[in-house]
Amino acid sequence: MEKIIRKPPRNRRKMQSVTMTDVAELANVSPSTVSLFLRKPEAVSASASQTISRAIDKLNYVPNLMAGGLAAASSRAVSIIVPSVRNAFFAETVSAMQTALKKQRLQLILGHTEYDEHEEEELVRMALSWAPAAIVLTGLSHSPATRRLLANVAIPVIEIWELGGPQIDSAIGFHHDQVGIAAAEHLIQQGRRNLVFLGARMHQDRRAKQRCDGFLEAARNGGATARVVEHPDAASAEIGAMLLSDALRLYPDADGISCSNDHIALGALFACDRLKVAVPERLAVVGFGDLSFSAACNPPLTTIRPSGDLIGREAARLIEDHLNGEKPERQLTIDTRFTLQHRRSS
Amino acid sequence: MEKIIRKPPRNRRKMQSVTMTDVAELANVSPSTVSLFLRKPEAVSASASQTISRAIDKLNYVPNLMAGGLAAASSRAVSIIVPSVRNAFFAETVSAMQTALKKQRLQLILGHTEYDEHEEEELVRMALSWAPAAIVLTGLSHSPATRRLLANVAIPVIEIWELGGPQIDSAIGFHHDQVGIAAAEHLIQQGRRNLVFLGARMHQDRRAKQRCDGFLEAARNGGATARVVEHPDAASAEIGAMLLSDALRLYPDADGISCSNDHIALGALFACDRLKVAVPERLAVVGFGDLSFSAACNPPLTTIRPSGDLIGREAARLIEDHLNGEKPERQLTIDTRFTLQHRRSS
DNA sequence: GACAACAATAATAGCGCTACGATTCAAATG
DNA sequence: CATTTGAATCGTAGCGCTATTATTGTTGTC
Repeated sequence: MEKIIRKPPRNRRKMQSVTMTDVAELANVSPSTVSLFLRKPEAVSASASQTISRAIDKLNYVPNLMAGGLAAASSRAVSIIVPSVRNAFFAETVSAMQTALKKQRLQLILGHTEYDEHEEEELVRMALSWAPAAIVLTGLSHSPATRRLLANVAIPVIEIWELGGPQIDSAIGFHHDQVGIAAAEHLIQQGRRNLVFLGARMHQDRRAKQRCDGFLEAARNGGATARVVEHPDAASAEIGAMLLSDALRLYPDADGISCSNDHIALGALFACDRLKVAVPERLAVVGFGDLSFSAACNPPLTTIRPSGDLIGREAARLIEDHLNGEKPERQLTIDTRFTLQHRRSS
Repeated sequence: MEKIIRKPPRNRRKMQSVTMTDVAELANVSPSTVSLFLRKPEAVSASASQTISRAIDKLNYVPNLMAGGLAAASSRAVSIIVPSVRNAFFAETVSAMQTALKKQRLQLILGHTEYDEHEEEELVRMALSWAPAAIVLTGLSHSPATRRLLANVAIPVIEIWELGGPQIDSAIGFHHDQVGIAAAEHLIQQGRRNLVFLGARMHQDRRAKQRCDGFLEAARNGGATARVVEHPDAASAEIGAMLLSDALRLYPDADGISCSNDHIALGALFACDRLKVAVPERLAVVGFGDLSFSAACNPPLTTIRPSGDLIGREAARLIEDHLNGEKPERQLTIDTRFTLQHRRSS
């Protein structure tokens, strides 16, 4: 009952050597003013601004975003979860988003699922523990637990690179079945009637599957035959070459090939070269992605170009708008479309 | 003076609906125990563990990492700054790091500089404001301000993808000049004497420049002639094709080509195909990177394979060790080496 | 010249969590 | 049986910042 004896203060590890208080002292203002200056410079008088600014420079002050985020109940982080950054498509989107978000002083927290829904769920949980300003997921397919986690968050949830299914909140992307349809229609228009789709990892890559399905249906609707040759591993030129050989062996009358992406298409072109199959005379080849090499191939590859960077920019814009309080309707859907690049391979 | 009238409490926006205290209440323990359970489960009794675990599940509790980080004076974030994630090399490292760090429940905060030192400086500043557990930079070349920012931080600073210069703290990578040397020696060994290096963006990409310089020196030391043909833009197959045509026009006697990376080499191979230049008979081609298509080319590309994923894994291991208190000597240097993949293009 | 209106600044009370020391309680020891 | 030990748990005091209200000073108005 008489523990009035003040124990010596514990020594807690300090995180920072120089805090906002230090800046305030040097600038002869209150910490509040420094905080205000940092958040809304226009609300602070010119003279105060100058002294504070000088003090910050002199002390080399770096604000602690965790303290700030904790106090403000939201952070300057945006979480983005993609299947893999090794994939050029997602790398492009991540890169574009990063560039756009940089202007808002928002940081990207990256996670990759490797096409595993359970992994995604864990990543979403980790992401939420940062109280991010927004969370970006790839695709519309998520585990029930993931949906539950995201059902009632107050921040924008943006699903990218896929449209055409039930969305959690906003979605930015395009319809992959339409990509398949566009490829099929193009080949038919080029006079091809025996079409084959070369696919990789379609049991995991839902979007590749959608492109394939759209292709098959459109081909058949257009009066062409349509077959699929696939491989369980991830897309690569090597697998593309294998698939093309298989396709020509199984369907010697094939005259039009659509590939689940440009890596496959590149391998197919190499295989055609080796097998002395004339492209496009004997076989037309269409890819997807318009990757860096696609225009430089022999022959240059006809391909469908998605707008990976536009997806990233639009996502960033949505987040920015939300941050500025312009709360747009939820369940927003933005179709970024795609374009067919007609080159010599078809 | 008589402001003893307590004003009604302000209503601050709460960040979370369910906090650690809620979990503690439901589990009938103190918040401290919940915290302990989350950080060191083995220090909590089995029965308590179970009730807490159940309460967490029931409430769908997500810890607030910002509060945790603030209190613990360090966060579960690792900041990685690369020139670009669009670049397959860095994407590979980022991906490998992410996979390794995931096991430690560490999150990657990504930044890209687009080869701009000033941008890097800003990114480092932003990174530091997250009080990350470690910070990873690309290369050894940084602005003085960046060095100053990082000079006295208590966390590991890891520079990746380059060795051979003054390092801030630890460095993981390889010597790019040795890559150039290996390419030159290989071509000479194959009987080539008139060598050309095809380079892109070498005014910005220091490491490409180092490879080029190593190549030139080794070639000349080996009694070969060595020339450079370069382009200011970023590497791509298209530019590779242009550079090859230029090289053959300028140096018709060239019999060995080394490319600053496999994109360039791919374009070079395409150009050779179009120009009916026999590879390797008339012209040997060596790349750098061993990208996904390199083994599938016509002919398969001889290339030097850096270990991008090993760099990422080693960086993660360093960070992990530091987190576990095993403070290794600073200024650690890890040479991850590279390997020459001899294929048919040389 | 009294008062309102406004701009600029300051004081205060947390945000949710962790580190640290303190406390409790059971088992082990002399 | 008093004491020691150790494991398990708890209480407290911030971490560095922001949102909100409160306070000050400075104009403008009738």
